[in-house]
Parts: sequence; structure tokens; C-alpha cells
Amino acid sequence: MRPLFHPALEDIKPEAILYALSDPERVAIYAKLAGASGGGTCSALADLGDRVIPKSSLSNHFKVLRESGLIMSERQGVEMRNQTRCTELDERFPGLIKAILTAYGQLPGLPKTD
Amino acid sequence: MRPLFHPALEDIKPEAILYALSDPERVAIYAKLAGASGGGTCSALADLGDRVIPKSSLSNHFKVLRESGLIMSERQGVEMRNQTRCTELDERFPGLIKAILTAYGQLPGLPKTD
DNA sequence: TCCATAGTTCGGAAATTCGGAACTGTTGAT
DNA sequence: ATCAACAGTTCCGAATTTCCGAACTATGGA
Repeated sequence: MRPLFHPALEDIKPEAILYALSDPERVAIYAKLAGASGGGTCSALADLGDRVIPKSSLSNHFKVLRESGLIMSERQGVEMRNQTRCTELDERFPGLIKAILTAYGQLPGLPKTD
Repeated sequence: MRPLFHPALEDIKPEAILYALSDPERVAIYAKLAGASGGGTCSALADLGDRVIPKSSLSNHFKVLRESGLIMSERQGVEMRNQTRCTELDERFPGLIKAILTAYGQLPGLPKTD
């Protein structure tokens, strides 16, 4: 398994963030992760209620989130701990993540985030 | 030519907005439009400085922006007047557009927007 | 009517996405 | 040490999407 890539804060691109969060499934995953206390594992986040995301798709979603700079993933034993980089990110792009999650939160079917 | 589709305010989806603005070319177009006083025409916005967007690609960019709810297009004689729907949009998704344009604006090479 | 201009639509090559199946790496049991 | 179970990744082919040149459409002016 290749080492996981995480962009440095200054290398994070807005287009990558927006692209990553233009998929409601990824937003749902990210929002759950933002709400979770410990680091969320992949499989714990696979169940969207109306649909269970296939493993390979999930893995890809996490990759997109990770490489865009939205999350930090770290192997811990057999599972993967994921956490948001929202504090850092808010420093780089003030208000961006909050505005996006709020926008999605106004729609039914997604966890409220405000 | 088919009539142009514009979503009603309440039908505008955050994923469509994010997707539309996850392309730096579209952001550049949108930002110029937001800065323009009158309605900007397509061809007036094709020149990105380092690259001129082909007509068909431009047309498609405008379609994406329009159908996501970001802009309003209206035929006026031979040309097309485009204007942002940012006031409306800010009502629906408070702070979203501003945060996005600000995020892009912090990078070199794109017009500052704040 | 005929031409020029602004933009749209068509079509096909290239790139991207999706997800099942196979694989890798880690832990715990025998 | 070997094996099995499990979490997640990688591979790869099918389906979808993107990109853009060429052809087309709509409008206005000569």
C-alpha cells in the first residue's frame, strides 16, 4: 500500500475542496466525520441510511477528501482513523467550510451542522 | 435553439453550485461577471489572459453556471447578456458565494473579489 | 436577400467515475 | 509459525462525462 498523501496547508486548492464537496455522499461522510468525537473509520461511515456505499467507492471518496486537504487519515492498527482538518482549513479559507456545510444542512436528508 | 433553463431559487442545489465553481475557468468567468457593470456577453469573457476558451467550451461553461443557478442569461439581440444571481443566492445560501470567491481570491492569478 | 456575428448543438476522442473482484497489511487465535 | 478474519486499497473494465472542432441556428444590418 502506497503511503497516504496529504497536501501541506499552503498547497490546498479551493477547486479541490469544492470538487470534493460537490458530491453529496462525500459531504455526508465529511459531515459525519466533523461530528464524530474520535477519528471515524471508513466502514463506520459507509452507511448513508438509504444506501450503503461499496468499499471501493468509499475508499475512493476518502482519497478524494484526503488529497483535497479536507481530512487527515492515519492507519491505527487494522483500521484507518480519519479526522477533519477544519481548523487549519478555516485559517486558510475563512468561513468556507462552514458556509458549505450550512448550505447542505438546509436540505432535508443530511445532518444539520450549524 | 432550446429555451434556456434557469432553476427556481428553491430548486438550486448546493452540489450544483460547488460543482460549477470547482472549475477555475468557470470561477474566472463568474468572477468577471460579478465585477462587470452591465451584463457580460459570452465572447467578452472568453479571454482568460493565458488562454482563450474555445466557443463550444465557453458555451458549455455558461450552461453549467446557468443550470446550477449561478447566473441568469437572456438573449438581447444577437448577443447574450449574463448576470449573476448573487443577491438571490445569498438569501438561499448565506455567505456561500462570498466565501468561495474569497477562497479563490487568496490565490495569485485570479481577480481579487473581496 | 445575403452576409457577419454571437452563441448553440453535434459527434467522437479522451478522461473520469463507479464498483466488483482480487489483493495487502494487521491482529488475534490455534 | 500458520491461519483466518477484517479494514481498507488497488486493479481493471463498463458506463458516464468532458472537451473542443465543425456544423448549425438565430438575429441584425447592408
